[in-house]
Amino acid sequence: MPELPEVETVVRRLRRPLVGRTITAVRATWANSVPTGIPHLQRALPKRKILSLNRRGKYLKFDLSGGYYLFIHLKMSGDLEIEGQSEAPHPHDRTVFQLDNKKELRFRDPRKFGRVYLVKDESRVTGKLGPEPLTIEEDSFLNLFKGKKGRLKPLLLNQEFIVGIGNIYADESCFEAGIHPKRKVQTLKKEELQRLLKAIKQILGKAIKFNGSTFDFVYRGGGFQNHFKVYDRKDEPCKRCKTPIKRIILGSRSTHFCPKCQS
DNA sequence: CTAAAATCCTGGTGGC
DNA sequence: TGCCACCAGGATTTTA
Repeated sequence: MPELPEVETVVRRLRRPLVGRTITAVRATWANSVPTGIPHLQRALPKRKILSLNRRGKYLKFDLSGGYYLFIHLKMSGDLEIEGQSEAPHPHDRTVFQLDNKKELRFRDPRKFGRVYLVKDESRVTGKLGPEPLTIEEDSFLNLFKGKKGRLKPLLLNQEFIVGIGNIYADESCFEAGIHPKRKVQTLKKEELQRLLKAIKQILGKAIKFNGSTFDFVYRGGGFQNHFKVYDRKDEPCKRCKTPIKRIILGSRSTHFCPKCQS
């Protein structure tokens, strides 16, 4: 469930302790977690220095010495922890990066959806991704919708259209903009799209301030879940008008909205 | 072309 | 209390 704000929170937490460190060894226990191959990781990663750590969409991007990039996608249940090499390993540790300071970066992922990629050509991982919602200009955002069809929410979830927005923040953004998630995008007026971009930036920004949302048993984020206005609030009163929040399935995703405030 | 469904996964939940 | 079917969901792949 980690979306843009949660990944951003993880990146900010890890940047200081990781940048400048050198990877000394790699352990990995689940082959599907590493599409570019565990042996490749173990061969190519040792002695590489972490030059920088950033976020691209929902990916963590490690810039390494020697022209390599390490990408990690947390998907549903992934999390990253820095712990001492002597600390007991966790049963859900899938890939562990040993560091040159007696510590290690542990990629913990109960549901095994998360992925680790080691590449020299970063476009192999991020080549098809859409623009970043926090920095996109209004004109570019409006242009994204030219010639697009379908319902609004599935488009917002499409990472080739725009990155970083997942099920929670799509619902919250639609509510904040007062737009029904089922609206056909061709019918959206310029003024509505302007409102939508403002809503997206506001919601994502606020979620980052709260260090993201804490989800179920796995992901330890921040406190934004206490500020949800529609997500996971089926039948509860709308914070704006008291009308019960509705839950439908849209694009095979649970979708929450206020039938009165959103049209 | 679009859209929906299946796929990968496991801990939590609700029903009995 | 115990068992079990079912659900959640990001992104990709398959089917309609």
